[in-house]
Amino acid sequence: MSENNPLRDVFDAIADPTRRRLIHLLSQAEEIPLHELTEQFSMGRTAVSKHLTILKEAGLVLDRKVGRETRFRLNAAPLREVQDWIAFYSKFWSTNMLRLNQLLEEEEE
Amino acid sequence: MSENNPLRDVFDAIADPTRRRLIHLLSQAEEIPLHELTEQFSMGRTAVSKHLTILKEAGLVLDRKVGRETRFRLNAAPLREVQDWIAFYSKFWSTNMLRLNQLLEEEEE
DNA sequence: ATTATAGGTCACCATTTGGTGTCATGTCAA
DNA sequence: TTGACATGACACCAAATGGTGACCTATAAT
Repeated sequence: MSENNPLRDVFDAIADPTRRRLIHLLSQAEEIPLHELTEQFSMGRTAVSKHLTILKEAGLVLDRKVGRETRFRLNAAPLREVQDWIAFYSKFWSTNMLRLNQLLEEEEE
Repeated sequence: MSENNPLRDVFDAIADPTRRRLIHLLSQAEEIPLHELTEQFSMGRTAVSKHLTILKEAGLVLDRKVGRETRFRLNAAPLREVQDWIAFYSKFWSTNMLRLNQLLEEEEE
């Protein structure tokens, strides 16, 4: 039974573009140290570190210290909650549904 | 060619729990006026109205005036962007992928 | 005609957010 | 052992966020 007590809402964690980009970077390697992640952005190390902390709080990222560096790794599992939430609404944007709505609107008037 | 110039990031719009609840409420009726939506929350009308404005800016909600009331309706289409984003990462949480990661970790050490 | 209802708009406020720079510490390299 | 590198931990700051209450206008109901 892994930790399942997110201090931070996943929806909140992925709301920021920088954090989404971090997630993407981490999806393309096993592990990436902070300084290497920082290179990819125009902001300072402290800011990137803060974003990673938020991702950690949401359970989206794991870290481990190796020598003097801290390496981060993606844990995509919590994104499942978002997918489940979205899935419910997918029926509202299917083309058939759009057509149906049009018909209903016409009737209404 | 419908308006496709969202002033507001969809990820941002759905980050707030109140707004997600609004989306859910709107998914269960064709149209709902502001005062009726407000009933469902413990906050004031002004706050709910602000949330709806944000949803409008993200294109997730449409409104139309009928008599003295303003009725809101869901437009789920922009959620597609979120689904597409998520879909890319779904491969990282499949059970097979988890097993593979375990194996890779064992090898590494 | 008068009153009650619905809602837009605005000023205001506390808290959170997303950055910064600085300092102290641990680790690697020469 | 000395210096460079990687990071954590702070203090700090401006702007955005999420709420409030007051006021005004338009519409509906009596």
